[in-house]
Amino acid sequence: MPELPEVETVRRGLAPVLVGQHITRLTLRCADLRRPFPPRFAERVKGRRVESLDRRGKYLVARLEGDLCLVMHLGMSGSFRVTEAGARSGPEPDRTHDHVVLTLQSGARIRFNDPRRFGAMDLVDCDRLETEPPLAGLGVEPLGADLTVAFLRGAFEGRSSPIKAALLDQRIIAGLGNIYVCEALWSARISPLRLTGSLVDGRGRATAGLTRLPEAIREVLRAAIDSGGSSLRNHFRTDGSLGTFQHAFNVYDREGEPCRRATCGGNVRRIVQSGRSTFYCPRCQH
DNA sequence: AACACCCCCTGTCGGC
DNA sequence: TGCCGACAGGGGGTGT
Repeated sequence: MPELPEVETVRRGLAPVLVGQHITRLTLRCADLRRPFPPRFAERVKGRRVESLDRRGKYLVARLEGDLCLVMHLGMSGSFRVTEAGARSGPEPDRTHDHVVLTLQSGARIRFNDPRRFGAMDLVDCDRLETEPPLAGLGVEPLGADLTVAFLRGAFEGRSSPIKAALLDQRIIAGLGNIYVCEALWSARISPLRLTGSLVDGRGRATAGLTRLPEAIREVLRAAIDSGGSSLRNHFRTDGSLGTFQHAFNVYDREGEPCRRATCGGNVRRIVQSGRSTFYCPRCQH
């Protein structure tokens, strides 16, 4: 599910409720998620104040008092639901899949819901955040200053994986997933089958397609964040409402439908690459 | 290095 | 209606 825009939407929803608050209780309602919970998870978190809530790739990082970071991943089906202090209504409780419940000093409650349990929660010393799992080795932030044509040229030159696979590789760029890779490649008019090495010419210069790629990635991510992300099956905003970017897809989940590029006239095709669906327009993506 | 598979787990949807 | 397979936004592991 959640790629960078969805995780960023969640971060923006949680931050006003969470930051500055003391966590008065953490309740676990299942044995584990994708990985076991950290040892003594509840007691290590209890009583600490949340100093900030940041995002790194698809991870949320809550910096807790005492230089302890709570690192969270939504996996495929994870979501957070917030019930404000004293609220009479709010997102419906789900006894089956609300796996972690945080209670704050304000009285607000934050429930982590994850039917498939592909999500994860870890505790890491803040000073080792970038050098220890799960964040160690993550690539550049696509909305930061590091994602440039020169960076991609260096990352791609001499390699020969399809560009689709390279953009999904979190060690190169952190935060892109299946949807936004498809959308960004359409926007940059690059075929997902294109080999990375072929995006750099014989003299080591970026091709026209590669030159378009960083801005294409940024634009699709920014637009998706502005729409509150994409909602395919799951609610993911913290108030239970849906993102709307799925209505703006140009290729994703549009197999057989006309390409949205004016004057193209092609039709969106679905193929499978490394076991996952790729959607693209064979007529205008080269 | 980079494939092609597996797996984790649950829910939903389409076809028969 | 029910059953069954395919598939789903992620990540990690194997073996070739």
